[in-house]
Amino acid sequence: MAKQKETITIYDVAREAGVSMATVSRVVNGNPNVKPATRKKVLNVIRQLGYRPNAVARGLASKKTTTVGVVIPDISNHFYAELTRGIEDIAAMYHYNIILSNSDLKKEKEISLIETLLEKQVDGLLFLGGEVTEAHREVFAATSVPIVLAATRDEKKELPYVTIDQIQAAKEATSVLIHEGGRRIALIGGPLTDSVNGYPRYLGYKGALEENDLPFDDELIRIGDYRYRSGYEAMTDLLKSKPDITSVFATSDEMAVGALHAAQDMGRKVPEELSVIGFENIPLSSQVRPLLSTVAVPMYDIGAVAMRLLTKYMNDEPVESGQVILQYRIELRNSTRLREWEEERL
Amino acid sequence: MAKQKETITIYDVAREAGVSMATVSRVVNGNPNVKPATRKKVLNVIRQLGYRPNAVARGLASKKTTTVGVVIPDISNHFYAELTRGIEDIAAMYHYNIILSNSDLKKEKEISLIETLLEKQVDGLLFLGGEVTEAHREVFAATSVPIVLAATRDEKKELPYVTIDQIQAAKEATSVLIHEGGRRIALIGGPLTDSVNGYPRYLGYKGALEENDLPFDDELIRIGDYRYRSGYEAMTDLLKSKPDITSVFATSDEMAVGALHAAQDMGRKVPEELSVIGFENIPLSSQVRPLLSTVAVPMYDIGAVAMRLLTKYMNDEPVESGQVILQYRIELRNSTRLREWEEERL
DNA sequence: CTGTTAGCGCTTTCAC
DNA sequence: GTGAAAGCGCTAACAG
Repeated sequence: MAKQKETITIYDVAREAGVSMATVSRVVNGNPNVKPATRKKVLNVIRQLGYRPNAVARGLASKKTTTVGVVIPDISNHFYAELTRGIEDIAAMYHYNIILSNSDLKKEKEISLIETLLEKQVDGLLFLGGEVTEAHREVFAATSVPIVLAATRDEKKELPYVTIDQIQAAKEATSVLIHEGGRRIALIGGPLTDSVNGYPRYLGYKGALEENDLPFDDELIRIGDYRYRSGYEAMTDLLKSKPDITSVFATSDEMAVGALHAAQDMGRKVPEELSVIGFENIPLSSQVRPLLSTVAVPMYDIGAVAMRLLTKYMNDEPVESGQVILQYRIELRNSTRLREWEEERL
Repeated sequence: MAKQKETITIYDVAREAGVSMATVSRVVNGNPNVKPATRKKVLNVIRQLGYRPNAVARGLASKKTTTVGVVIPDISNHFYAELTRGIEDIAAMYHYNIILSNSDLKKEKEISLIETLLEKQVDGLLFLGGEVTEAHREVFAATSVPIVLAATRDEKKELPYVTIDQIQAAKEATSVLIHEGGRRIALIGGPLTDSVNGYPRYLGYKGALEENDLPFDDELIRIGDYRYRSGYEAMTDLLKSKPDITSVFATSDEMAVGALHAAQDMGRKVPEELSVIGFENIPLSSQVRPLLSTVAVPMYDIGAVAMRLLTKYMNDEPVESGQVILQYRIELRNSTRLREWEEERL
């Protein structure tokens, strides 16, 4: 079987098998309306000729490409990689392929990627982790291709999404710190302008303090970029200006581990003298000492559920609710002192 | 702009603008042979009608889809995620999209994914991290679509690939351990049946011992699966049966960190009483204490270079060499005692 | 600089 | 159960 310069088409198979193109198309697509004998004959010719159906031609004729577009902030970020793995597994299960594009959370880029994906005639679109602005809304509204958001939400609830209750999760994480006795609880968060992750987690932190009648102190707050280094620096700074803090809620595991190391470098024992809790539950959190307590976000599931939801939309299947909130879990390990946690959810 | 039930085509634009389809096609594709006035007129109609070119139709007509297929072991593995990021960045730069599929290193699955990708008429194919068997060779030989391997190699050198010199890298890593005075050096490696990573790194380890006249001891070898837990367990076991080991070369950072923690849990001080060196240089290696010394593999670059190479093949550009070996770096941090390293490369 | 005309390879009625 | 024929939306000669 040499490099086939001359592509062999459905027509070649039809001729060779002495049937019509329609029949070949039927057997290729598993249509039952074909006499077994005919099917067998055609199948033989297909194998013999090494015929490979052209999905592009099929896509043009059927207006279905069995591929979905995925717009992701950054695939090298474990959180999103895990989400993507969930998406791809379910996609494969339903025989879809995914086209992946990184946006780096740049709005212009997100929009243009979506446009490109739409040009490629994807059957559906998954938009991960980004904020939905008016510009996004416009593009989404102008197409009939189904869209599902994952790890982000649509405040107006016009678009379907799959995510967790971030405010509540952050509130619980903070409560853990309070319930074990912490009274000076610092926050190492993301930018408050980040409406997807930064702001809601901040709100949760603040909410927990209020609920427990603890004073909210602006000076106990530091803003990082979710990366290790920023957590380390924030903690170093915090410990210098506010040496009396008892606990830290870092809104990403990387920042939490950075904070943990900074504390250790400054001679603080974790969790004896200082507690640290993170957010995400990436592998790192259980690959450091002490093991990091954190909010376990079901990353894989968010992706899987979002993709599953998308298949329903693509097949016009009924959908109970387009807004699905998955459960997170408070994973208590060794960077905090509390051993059990059973806050009832709202 | 409502959900466009009736898709608007190049023909509609042509009619509305009072020109031919060919002209519209020309302006859409930036063909210079169009009078500026005409171009402007067409562009206006395009905007006004909200026309979006159908890439599938274009693909069928032009026999180019500007998408490449990527077969990857596991996107949730940082090593491959980083590689993929390199691929996607370069792909975007050349206006290609990527279709991503996880194979979990299952050979059957790899082959079938490749078949699917070929059906989708990708312009090129990237095969990551897997072993190239005869079955692979057959599929590759049967198509005229260019293929580039990344983070793996083709022993027969029939296929182009981008990777590093694994044997040499493993040899150097081991040499670091020897040069700082280690004499009982253990290996926590991958399966020897893994011809892509496991075996070559084992060969490097062995080679370094030989070169330095150190005895090779089978009992100093443990096989893991590259994950943290297996490194931890291997080390625990090692320290029990061979308490006199001076150093460990773990062929993945996760295993190395696992080993490091196991050693610490058993009361060994790293690097004072025991040295550990890893392989890969994933973020984890610089987010643990002590910071892990490791072999820095240019993951992003492997992906980027492979994709760049692929664009050359896709455009029939001349290629100096299809086999490119990128440089790794020995990153000395705090889990080993040596402070400088300047082994000359072969 | 612009239009006409074939296809690209397949699906999909509609007949038979 | 099977075939004929009309597109799907676009590109690519080829004319002019």
